[in-house]
Amino acid sequence: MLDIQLRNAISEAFQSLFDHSLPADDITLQPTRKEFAGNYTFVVFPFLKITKGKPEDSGQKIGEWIKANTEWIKDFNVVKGFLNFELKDVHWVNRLHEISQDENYGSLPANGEKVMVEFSSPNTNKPLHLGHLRNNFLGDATARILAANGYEVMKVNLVNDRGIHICKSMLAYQQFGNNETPESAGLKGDHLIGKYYVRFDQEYKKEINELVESGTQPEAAKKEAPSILAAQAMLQKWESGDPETVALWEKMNDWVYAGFDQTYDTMGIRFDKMYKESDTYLLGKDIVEEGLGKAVFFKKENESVWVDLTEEKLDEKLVLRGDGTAVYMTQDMGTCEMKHKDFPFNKSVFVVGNEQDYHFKVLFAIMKKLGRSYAEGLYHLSYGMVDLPSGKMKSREGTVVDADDLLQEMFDTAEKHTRELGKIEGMDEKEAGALYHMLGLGALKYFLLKVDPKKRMLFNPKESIEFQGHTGPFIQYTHARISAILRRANTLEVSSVFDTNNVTDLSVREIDLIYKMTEFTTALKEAAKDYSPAVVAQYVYDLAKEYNGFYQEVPIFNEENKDKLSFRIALSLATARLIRKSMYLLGIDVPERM
RNA sequence: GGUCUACUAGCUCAACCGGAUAGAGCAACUGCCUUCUAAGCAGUAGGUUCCAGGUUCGAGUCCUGGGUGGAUCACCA
Repeated sequence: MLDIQLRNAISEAFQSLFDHSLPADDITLQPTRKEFAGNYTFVVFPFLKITKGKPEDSGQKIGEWIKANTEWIKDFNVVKGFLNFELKDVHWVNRLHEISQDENYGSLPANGEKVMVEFSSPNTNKPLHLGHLRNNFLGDATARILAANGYEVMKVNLVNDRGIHICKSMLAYQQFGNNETPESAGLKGDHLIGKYYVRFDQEYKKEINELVESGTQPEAAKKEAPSILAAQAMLQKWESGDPETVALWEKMNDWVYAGFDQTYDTMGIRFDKMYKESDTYLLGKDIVEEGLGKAVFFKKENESVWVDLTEEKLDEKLVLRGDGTAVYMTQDMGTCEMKHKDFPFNKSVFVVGNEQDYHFKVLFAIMKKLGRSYAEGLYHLSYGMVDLPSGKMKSREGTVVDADDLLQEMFDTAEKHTRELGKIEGMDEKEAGALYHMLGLGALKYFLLKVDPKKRMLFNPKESIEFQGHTGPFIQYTHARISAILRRANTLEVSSVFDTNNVTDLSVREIDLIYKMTEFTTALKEAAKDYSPAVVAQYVYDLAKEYNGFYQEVPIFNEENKDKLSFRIALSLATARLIRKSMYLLGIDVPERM
């Protein structure tokens, strides 16, 4: 890497000029701002105590030393305390040569560490919605980014398939279902179940209203309504293994899973392992015992078990009910332990919305107190909610954006745009269909991934469907464009191998483009460190934009530039490859033509 | 009320753990399709980075106080 060479040179300059040992690792370089000449900038302000001089003089001295003692500085300049280095063309040419010749450029070697990424985690009582999409795309992209950083990655999905909410849809189906099936209803399984979940809520509300009208207090009515009592009874039956209840539960679950599978398939998302809460909800009780033994937990009068986290400013938290049944925290402690047994990870990432920040703080603090070796590696990838222009999504008010509907809308819009632009001539129906899918999904994924995961974001349907500007399709388009050039180069038998000695006089555009390419690895590492696909999204957009500028500058197949032809083809080839790699990290496919 | 979190152009978002004149996209306006794909390119306009103090060579970024929005504080999951 060039910047490492430069950092080493600065380190040597400090040794030689100021007799001071400054490790290259402590030196940071930044891209030179466009208004100034240069590629890399070294800020000298922090080192004035060492140089014992004015910022300008110190910069000048360092610059002169490096120019004199290395071969690859074309020039340097000092503005205030900013030392800007301009590198000779030949070094950019060499960089491109490396990048374009190395198929695996930017890949990082295996680091021997294992990381588990848990995401999606749907409820089996309703279809996936917009919030799940952000979760799924984020989890999938994060897993890809970690894998590209050398981790062995395991993607898991913990399905919430039991509990009172599941019984609600079961009950409504029993009462009003008339043996309806997904086939007979013409609905995906998850949507069919969702329908009955809504149905339950309608009945329940009706009953509450009737009770209130007949003089019951609203709070009491909520607890006394026949529907909710029936649902609670059903949950007990389920927990005691009543065959009829379990059979219904299994039948309805099969429908839901079939529906989910279809949606995951459409999104291009797969898991290495599925965990079901019905298998894990009893776990964690031995950990409670262990915690009591270690005096990490304590009992209150009514036998309920608590953990005191006031030192961590997290207050006291219940870990087991007085009647000995498990709560969410009990379960999660158990699941944590089981996951680690299944796959002895160094890191475990939980992709869960930020409304559960407190829960995970507590969970991680407990695991630390219990002395779990893996506790340090637990990470809550806490993402912000997705808001709609109309406000928050509320299932009761019908303002939920359904995942399947949204995906279909994206595909339809992609088709409409593509047809309007007349881009499908020469494509058969299958190819065109695949393209609509690629573009629609790419637009949606990019839209949701380009925002910092931690931040709450606004989902404006109109903008998400946009195919121009800072969007997935813009990047896909750039790739298709480059592909066209590479096809032409192929027919003209122009090689992408060039003589590094014969290429000179690079344009600013060309240097900027190569510079951008060298930042791929940096972006990849940073994305893994921050668990933020948004870093990659921003990177690939910048790269594509830079290429488009270069593309516009001068025709690549131009007689006057014949000596540069191979160089330019190599530039295109390398850009296309890096776009493909980056988009792969986001889980977005990229077309050869569009 | 306690805790956490956000606030940047009309709108949606950036700003590489403190660096130069805060950047993109959308929307608005001006140019560019007879040359490799115009889903593109070039340009104009748009800012008291919520407010007030502080820290220092230097603050959107760090500290203190305040304002506004959101989340969370269940023997729910």
